[in-house]
Amino acid sequence: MLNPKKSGERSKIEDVAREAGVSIMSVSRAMRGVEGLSAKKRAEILRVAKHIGYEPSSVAGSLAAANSTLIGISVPTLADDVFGEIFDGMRPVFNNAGFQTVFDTTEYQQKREERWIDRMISWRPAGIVLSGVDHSKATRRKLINSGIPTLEIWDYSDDPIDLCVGIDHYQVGKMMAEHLLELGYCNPAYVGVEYQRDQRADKRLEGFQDAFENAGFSLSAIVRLEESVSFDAGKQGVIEVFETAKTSPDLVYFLNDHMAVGGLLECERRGIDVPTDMGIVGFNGLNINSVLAKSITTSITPRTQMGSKAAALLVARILNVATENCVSLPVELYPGQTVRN
Amino acid sequence: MLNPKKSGERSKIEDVAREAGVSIMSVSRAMRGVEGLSAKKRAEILRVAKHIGYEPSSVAGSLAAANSTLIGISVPTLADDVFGEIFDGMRPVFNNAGFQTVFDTTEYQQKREERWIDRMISWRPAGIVLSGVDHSKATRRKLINSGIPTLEIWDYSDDPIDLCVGIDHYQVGKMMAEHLLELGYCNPAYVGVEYQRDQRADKRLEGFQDAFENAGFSLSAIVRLEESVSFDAGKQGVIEVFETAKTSPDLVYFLNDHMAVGGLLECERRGIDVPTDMGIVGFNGLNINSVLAKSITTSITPRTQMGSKAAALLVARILNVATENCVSLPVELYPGQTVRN
DNA sequence: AAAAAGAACGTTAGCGCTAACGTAAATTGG
DNA sequence: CCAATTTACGTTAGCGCTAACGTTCTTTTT
Repeated sequence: MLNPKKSGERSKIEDVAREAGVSIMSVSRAMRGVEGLSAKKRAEILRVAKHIGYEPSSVAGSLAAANSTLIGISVPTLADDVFGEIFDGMRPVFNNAGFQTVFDTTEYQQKREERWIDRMISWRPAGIVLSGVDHSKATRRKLINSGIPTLEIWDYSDDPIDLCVGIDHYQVGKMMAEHLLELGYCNPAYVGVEYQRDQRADKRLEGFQDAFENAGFSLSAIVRLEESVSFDAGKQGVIEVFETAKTSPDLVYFLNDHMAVGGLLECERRGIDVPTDMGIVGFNGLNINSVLAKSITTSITPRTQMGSKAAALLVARILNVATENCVSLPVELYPGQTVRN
Repeated sequence: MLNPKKSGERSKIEDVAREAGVSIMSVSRAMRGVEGLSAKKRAEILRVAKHIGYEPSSVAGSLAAANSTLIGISVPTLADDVFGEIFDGMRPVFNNAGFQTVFDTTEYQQKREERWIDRMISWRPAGIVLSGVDHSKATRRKLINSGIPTLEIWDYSDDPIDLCVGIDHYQVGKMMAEHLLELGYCNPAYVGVEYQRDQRADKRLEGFQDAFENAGFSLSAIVRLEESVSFDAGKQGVIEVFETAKTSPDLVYFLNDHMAVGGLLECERRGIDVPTDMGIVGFNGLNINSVLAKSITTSITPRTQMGSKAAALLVARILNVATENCVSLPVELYPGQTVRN
């Protein structure tokens, strides 16, 4: 490629205009593909632009046009498959609409999320995606004030900041509990993480607990682990359940499938028969279920679908197309083979 | 919060200056925390800025200062844990240095990566992170020409675009093969994905194959699946191995641990004893190994460490601190329990 | 054929900020 | 105590682009 500028200097719209013998406005129109230009001139300009290696500056463009193609996305973690799959659902929708994604993880820390939102707002993005619906008053106000379309995902609320696509975690926990009650379980334990670390998990536990209490039962143990939410945490959870449970539980409800798999394998290692001696229940409906000797009883969350639905809603909102504000997606109860029936 | 502007209008530096009775330059200095301002005035300006809800525009700032705090990151997928963990390693380093990450997945498609790079360059980011070291001539030239510090990660090359932190996948495959040869294996099969879809996997297979061929053996089957790289793909792979292998293999080398787990469980389901009748070998050293009854024989990749090391290198490069250009990280061979010994 | 309408361009004035260079006030030193 | 610095600001001129409005030239209408 011919590099007409000294190395380091990037060519700009003016260089293309001079080279092509047109005004910079014509180059601008050609590069953006907007109307007001003859096909012949447009082709010639694009040829020249390519020839001298011109790439328009999105920074200057955004400033001048007071818009941007950035979408900010904040998720707690990429350590489980959940947000990766939601992202996979969103990506093609945003891409086809010409948006780019600015991304960060908050590690379940509200302070981090708030700092991220401040920095994000300073880029005047076209939209913002947050995980969960539990945000501080200050955060809500800041986002509403900014005028930036905002989408809350994964959890569900009737009163979102702006848009919301998610599932009702309380109901998920409650439905699972009711299913288990019908099967005759009456002494469940729970294994999760610290309170308020994963607020969706807290809501599932709440629904789960309410259903059992309505039936006159209470949890024999609630184990809250400190760090991980992965396979070995499930193993650790089972160990702690046996140490702390007041009475021997007939079932363990895990925060997610990863932990449930760890718990299941630990039970088997200990010679505890699942589901005869102990039921195992997870959450998410991960891919691993299709290869396990005994598939985990779980709630299958529509992660990819949630991502694409959510992205479509946000894009519509950005383009000022009227849509619904809140979408609660159905969750499928998967009976599995780790509870008796 | 008092909103002095009509809703929708965002306050700007000028508003703060007027309100605080100072020049816009003083506000600029106060907001950025640079020198040339008395402590008293600085505090007063920040108070006023907060009071009227002013947030500086990064877009305008970037344009004026000809710099940016964006780091573009491109990964093939978030569907396995690998890139999530690498990202977890990079995040705190970039964050502490004041950078934000613009993120996208390429789904292993070069076209997508090239389009992403074009769009990314138009934001004049402070740095760019790519996965793998196999990029087209045009891409390399474009990035070199842009002058943007570029980091290639996960794979290793002596001749990177700019910086490179990764592992030598050919050596990983070769070392594993040599380990297995020592243990007496002589008729391995391989299960992976289509050629050139995952170029790192191709290199591992190449090293693996070379080692076995050097010892006078050849692979009894190479199964290339079409889509997934997850648990059920491993199961599917084992099924195809038994259908297509010329001679019954004594071992299956999988593209990664996910597939190896799927393969292991499928073997057990079929009553094939691992490792007596069949060896199972994976790649990555995932968390699941700590809960499996038989831990998978694998190569443990330093994913988090790779992320932090890589990010540190890129930040140093952006700040014009001299560093090494290429880092090849060691990979630990994990003996596991799914090969005989 | 003249007037009206439209298409194809060009010109002007910023978008909201910061680098660079001013100028005035405060500090220093001999 | 006054010149020589240093510190604390303010002023000016853009960064690279686009919205909005001109101007010219072509097409359509009556």
